[in-house]
Amino acid sequence: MSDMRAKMEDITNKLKSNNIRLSHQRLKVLEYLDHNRIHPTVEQIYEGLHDEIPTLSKTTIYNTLNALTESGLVKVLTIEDNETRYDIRTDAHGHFKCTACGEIYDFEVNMDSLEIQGLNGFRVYSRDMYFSGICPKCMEQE
Amino acid sequence: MSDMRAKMEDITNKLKSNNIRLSHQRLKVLEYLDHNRIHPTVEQIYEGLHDEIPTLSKTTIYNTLNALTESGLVKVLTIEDNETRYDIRTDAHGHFKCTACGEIYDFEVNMDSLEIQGLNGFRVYSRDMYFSGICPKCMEQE
DNA sequence: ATACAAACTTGTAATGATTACAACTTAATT
DNA sequence: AATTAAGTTGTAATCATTACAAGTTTGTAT
Repeated sequence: MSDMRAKMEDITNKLKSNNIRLSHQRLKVLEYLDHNRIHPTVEQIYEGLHDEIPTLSKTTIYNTLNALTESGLVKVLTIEDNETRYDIRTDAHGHFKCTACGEIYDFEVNMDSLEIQGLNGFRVYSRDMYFSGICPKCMEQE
Repeated sequence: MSDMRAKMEDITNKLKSNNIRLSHQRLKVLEYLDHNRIHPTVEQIYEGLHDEIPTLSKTTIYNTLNALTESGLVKVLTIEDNETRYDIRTDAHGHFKCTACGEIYDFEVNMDSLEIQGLNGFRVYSRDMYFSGICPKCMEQE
């Protein structure tokens, strides 16, 4: 179990500094992201919360995710076009997508170990790594 | 100037093995990608070729790019949602997008230098790296 | 507590990229 | 030259996302 008190404090602080209110709907979206670490799409979030909040609108989910992204509380994953995904993990890590089952796995990366050339004089703010292939589970089933 | 003869031979071979014909339109799309190394969108390709081939349809460009992607002759870049881009460079390299001017730069990467954890037992087929920040040109103008 | 203003939610409509489809055209093969 | 598979094109359909406007909630100042 994670330390919810510290987490909530962090959340409210980040939101306050961006003049964003933590409404009931937004709290539920954050809760969904925290409990379902599957890098969900808007559709998945919508389906997941629909039973609990039948009036919840997709527009609100989009609005919420955009607000949370601007506040730095969630990260956008653009692994493939046509399926924007959202990640509540905001520290540096990589993503692997299995082309067989579609699942997205996290992996740990030492970004500083990477040997690169051609970015002298560039100011780098974000570094994203997307791998793809076959996950162990799907390799077994072949 | 690149060795066009060898390149064309490589192209026709790859297409033949996939039962894909190298039509006039497809040749022009390839030529555009070769001469305009800007990781263009479909819209940019369409605009760029419209004067020369007024009858060219966007559907053909989509069809062509999908066929070339399946044959491995071009790579799809999904840096941000809502702007699929195409790259004629198919060797391993990274992409940097300047958030100020929007330009996408290539950079060289030694993929094997990367220290990662959590992918034991995974079969990795592709490794994409997307960086973003400010390019030197835009830093000057501040 | 009350009132006000700013922020939020929601449903519907608009947008924009991509794909589906069907009729017609082109190209490779016998 | 005939046949057949593949390609092209314009239009319509699809789907994710955003725009918008009306009503609702929340925080703050009085």
